Amino acid sequence: MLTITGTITSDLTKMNGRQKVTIKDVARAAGVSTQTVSRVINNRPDVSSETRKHVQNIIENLGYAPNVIARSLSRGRSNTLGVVGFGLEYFGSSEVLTGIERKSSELGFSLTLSLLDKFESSRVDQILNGLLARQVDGIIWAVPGIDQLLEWLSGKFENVSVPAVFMNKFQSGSDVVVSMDNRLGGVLATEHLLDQRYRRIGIITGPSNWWEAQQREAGWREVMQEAGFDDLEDLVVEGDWSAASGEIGLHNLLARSPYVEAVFASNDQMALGALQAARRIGLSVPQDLGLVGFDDIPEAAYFYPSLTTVRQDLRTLGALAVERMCDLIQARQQEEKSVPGLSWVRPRLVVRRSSINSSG
Amino acid sequence: MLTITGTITSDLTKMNGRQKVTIKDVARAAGVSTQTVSRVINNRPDVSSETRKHVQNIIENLGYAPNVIARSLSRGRSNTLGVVGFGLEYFGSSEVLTGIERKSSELGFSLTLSLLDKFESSRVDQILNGLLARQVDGIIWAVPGIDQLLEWLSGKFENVSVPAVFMNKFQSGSDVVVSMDNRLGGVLATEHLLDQRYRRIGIITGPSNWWEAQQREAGWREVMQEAGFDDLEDLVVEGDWSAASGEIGLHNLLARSPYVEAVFASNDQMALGALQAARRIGLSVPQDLGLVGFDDIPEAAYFYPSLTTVRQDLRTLGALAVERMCDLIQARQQEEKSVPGLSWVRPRLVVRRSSINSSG
DNA sequence: CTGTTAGCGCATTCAA
DNA sequence: TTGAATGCGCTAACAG
Repeated sequence: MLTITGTITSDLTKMNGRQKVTIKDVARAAGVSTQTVSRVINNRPDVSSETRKHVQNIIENLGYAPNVIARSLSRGRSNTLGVVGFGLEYFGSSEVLTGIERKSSELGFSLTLSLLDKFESSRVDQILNGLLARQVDGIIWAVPGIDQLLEWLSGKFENVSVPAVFMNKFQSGSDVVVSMDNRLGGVLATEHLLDQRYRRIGIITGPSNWWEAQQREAGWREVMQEAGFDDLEDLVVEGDWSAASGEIGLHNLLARSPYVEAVFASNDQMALGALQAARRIGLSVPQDLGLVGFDDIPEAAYFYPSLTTVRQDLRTLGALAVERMCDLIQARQQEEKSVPGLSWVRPRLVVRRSSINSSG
Repeated sequence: MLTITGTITSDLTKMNGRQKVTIKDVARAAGVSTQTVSRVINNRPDVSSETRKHVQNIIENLGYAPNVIARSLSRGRSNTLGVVGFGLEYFGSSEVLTGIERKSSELGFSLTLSLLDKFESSRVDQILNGLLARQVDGIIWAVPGIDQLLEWLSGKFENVSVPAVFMNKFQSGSDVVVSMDNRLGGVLATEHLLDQRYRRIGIITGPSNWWEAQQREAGWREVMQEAGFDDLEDLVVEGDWSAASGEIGLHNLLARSPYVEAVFASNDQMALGALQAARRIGLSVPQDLGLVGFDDIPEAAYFYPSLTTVRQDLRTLGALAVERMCDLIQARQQEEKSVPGLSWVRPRLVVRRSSINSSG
């Protein structure tokens, strides 16, 4: 063993620190073929345990690590997932990405991250082509479902030769989609407000071209109609997810429907803006106005009053996307295994003070 | 040309949709050597414009795209940067990552993202080895400067054969570090409060083992000492960045120093918690208590009252890290070009209502 | 200007 | 159980 160590040291010295140790170096040092080394690093059974141990020692001493690039080339599989994200400044996007990374790492996949900053068709092409050129094994589309984008989207993926998992959009064709059940969230929020004996419940929606906003609004509509409210149009105002728009939103809502008793804001930032507006006007929450948000950002519990909101477990959603992706990749290898087209994750209501109607 | 199109179609048909078009296919279809194709796709000058156009046509028609994996292998350069991130749920981390992605994409680098979820030495090894195995051209360490981590860190990077850029830690040895000037931020916040004629200014710091927290506190100390405050210890409480800890923090601070006139909270969430606590106690901000935060999260302008805070342009910081990385990579190729060891980005104060002392 | 030869580091045939 | 030959897709170095 000591002689081997000697050999190693000199080998290392030759490396000059620049070149990396390759399978050949290991083979030479171990006095076996590269093939045998390959078998050892891939944990193949057909190596004598003696040889295996010997090679493993050499590997350790030389500090050898397989070159994943080379392996990818010869195996035709990169073990890398492409992730297209958007707007990490939104709490939700970050959470999804965190969930994706955790699960990928757990499953042995690397992540190549691209961020879509503007909704330009050419930028989408650029990103997709870049990912494909890098031979990713699959693409997770973790971008909000914006109408404008969705129009092109199926077309964009027609030429994509690897499996794709989409997040948060309606499912069409043979798409594999993983979504938070935003509609259910809207239902939960609205039912809760009704339970609290708020009657005329308005909504500050997100941008109307966002699928997420549409779904949350749909949930609200469903419950309101069931509760016997016919003309809902004066109860709807549109925001842009920002606190500023929530502030304006509440003003507009009150201007149109002075007797609004509660508001479902489609995200927590808009709820915050609405809170601000209510305070300025002299309406106190929850006494004069009930308020429910969506997302449960960390600050929500510290708004004044603390905000009742719909919590989405976006990390789980991200993890689920990776799992579906694995299913797809395996399905493509073996010709079996069918993958569900649509998977939902259910949000849940977190009740705090902003919606507690003590007169109820 | 029509005949060529014919050839192409049949070629495509043979592909069965699974196999990708390679440089060989293009060469064959164009009737040239693979080398010539290689020259065209790499925009080398030594190709006749006639041949070039012809080949480009074939490429377009076949829908050929170079295999980046193969290119990386033969070039010995992957054009990929490894990014180690942490806690994307923090607004700051997401911003940094966004900045890194934008600049990388602009400069033609791909990003391989790894998230450090727990401070385990073995996990760091795992991430670093994974990145190296994938032949990244450099590693950007975008993890907060936590004492516990920093102890190992230099050791971890000893065996890393590619350049590294660190973010937000003190610089040591030959490290290349890119940092937000957190100390300056602390100075700006504290000076502003003094300007507003608040005297006894307390601080709710972040966790004491975070470099960022230490620096912000150092800035505060510096200004306070200059202003003639000697015994500062009763003016310091430690939080954990959460709003909850800010709430507790203010209580503790007031218990120890009842005459505190203003508070510098080391981030906006803790400022929010402090705001909440003040309200509960019956202290109104800014009349009874001045308050300044740090970060300028989007919600800060919508706190009640709106929050004066120190804005960090973290996207610029991320972009700067990528630029330094490029410098390093180039410096390694050509033996010239020295890279600055330490680059600072300066934060700036955003004045809102929480710190306006009308009695001042 | 263009083609030939060789090799990047590894894994998948096959033989032995 | 092990090794030799071959190829993954591309590029570098040379030759013509």
